[in-house]
Formats: sequence, structure tokens, C-alpha cells
Amino acid sequence: MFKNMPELPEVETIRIQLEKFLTGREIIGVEVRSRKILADGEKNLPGGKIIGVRRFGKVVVIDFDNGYSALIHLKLTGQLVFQGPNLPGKHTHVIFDLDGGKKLYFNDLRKFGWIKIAKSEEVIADSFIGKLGPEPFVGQASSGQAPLTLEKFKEILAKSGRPIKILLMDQTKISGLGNIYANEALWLAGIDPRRAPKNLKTEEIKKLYDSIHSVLKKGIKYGGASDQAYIQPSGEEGKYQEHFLVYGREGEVCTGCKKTKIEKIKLGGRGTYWCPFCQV
DNA sequence: ACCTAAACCTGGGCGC
DNA sequence: TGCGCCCAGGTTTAGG
Repeated sequence: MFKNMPELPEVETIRIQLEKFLTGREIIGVEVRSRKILADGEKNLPGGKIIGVRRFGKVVVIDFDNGYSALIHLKLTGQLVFQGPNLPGKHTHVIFDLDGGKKLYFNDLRKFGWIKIAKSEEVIADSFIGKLGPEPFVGQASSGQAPLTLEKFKEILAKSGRPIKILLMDQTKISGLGNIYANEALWLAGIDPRRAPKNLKTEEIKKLYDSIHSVLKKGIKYGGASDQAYIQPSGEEGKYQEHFLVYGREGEVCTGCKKTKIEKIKLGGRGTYWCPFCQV
């Protein structure tokens, strides 16, 4: 089962590790095995030295000193692995050759992910990145991206009548939250995922805002959530799945009220876990 | 602006 | 054994 996909904490974990592994290295070549993943432009990279790794929502951006950047979205099953054993493998689609014989592998079982090569100065205007909403967690020193302040969060919620969980996952409104952490944050805040955002009380909004930061921080602390698809660039698995509050706990007794069973419903076509007693 | 459903893919799990 | 079906979820696209 591929339940645990890269959301903000997983991608932030990847960013932190890649920054450590890659900064200062020169790129020698790029081997593209699948044009579905990387359409073109990789010829602009060789000769460039990696100067930093940024993250915009769930997108990783590797910056080179020759004015170009690689934008990478892992979607559901993408991996970025530095110097892994048994690689390249069946699902390796792009290989970045670095100096000293080092390699960075892009693996993706389902091939939903993508890599785009763009001029560094055009990254924030990219057709995907340019549409992202503010960030609940700005990892890098300066991404050029607006942080999600409580005031901004209130504004976003004030206009919306769609279920709060769907709004939280809308990347054009707020970037970085996916299905796991949206479920987790709503449980922690004690809010029914079907509620209309515009009807939330001021104190509920504040609690949800704090809960979003709390679950993301915890996710990053544990290096993300792994099942099979997600691994860190180091090849290690994340540990957040051992700390799920509500995600994947259908039929289990809620750890909050200790009496109600967690239910699973569909919202926006996605699995939604919640406690009917604690979340009102 | 909103919604739903299908599409993009693969493989694990399950029923038969 | 193994076939057929469902499910997983980030995002796009088509259609209402």
C-alpha cells in the first residue's frame, strides 16, 4: 500500500538533506531515461555548481551557479536518492552525474512526478510554482515566498464555503499540506473536516492554524512519514507514520476521547479519517 | 466560483 | 497458481 506520500514535511526533509549532500558539487551530466519525467533543457545544467536547494510547497528546486535551476515534483511515488545501493533500478528515470563519481537518482514507480529545467530568475514565475498559495512553513532562508500568517489564513477561510479539508489541500490557497497532514491538523484542532471555513469561529481558526504548524513541525522532526514509496535522499525511512494521530486509524478507538471509533469518509475523492466525537 | 469524475501509472491486497 | 478488480493520492483536465 502506498499511503504515505511526499507532503511538506517529507519534501522539507529531502531539501535539508540534499542541501547538505549537494551544495558545492558540480554537475557533469544528466542521463534522462524517461522523457515523460524530464521533457528537455537538461543540456543547460552540466558545468554548473550547486549553490543551494529551495522548496516551494511540495516542489524541490536545486539552484546552479550558471543561472539555471531544476524544479522537481515527486507527486505520489517520486524519490530523490543520493548514492543509493542497488541503483539505478527499474524505476530510475533520471540520473544526475556529479563530480567525484557521485550520483543523484530520481526514481518514480508511477511516473507522475516531473522535473523541469528553468532559468533561476524565472522559478517563482513558473506555471506551477507561480500559482502556489502562502507557505505554512518557510524552511529555507529566503524563498521569495509569502509565509502563511494568521491574518492571511483568516482571509483565505473567510471567503470559502467548501469543506475545510478540501480548502487546506488546495495548493493555490495554501501550499504544502496534503491528505495526511490535513487529516492530522483537523483532528488536532477538533474540527469536523466537512465544516465550511467561513463558519469557523475566530478561536477555531487560531486553533487550526496552530495545529497545522504543530503537525508539520512534528512531521519534519520525524523525517517525514514512510511506508514504501517515500524514503529520504540518504535512503533512510521517515518515522512520522509511527506517530499518526488519526490518519489510517479507521476502526480504531480515538486516542483523544478514548471511546469513539475513527471513521473514514470520502471528501473530494480522498480518504478522510476523523473522530465524530472529538471533531465538531 | 464551485463541484465531480476521469486520467495519468504501478503494484499490493483481496476475492474467487 | 493467477486473473480481475479495487485502492492509494498530487495534480490536471474535461464537463456540468
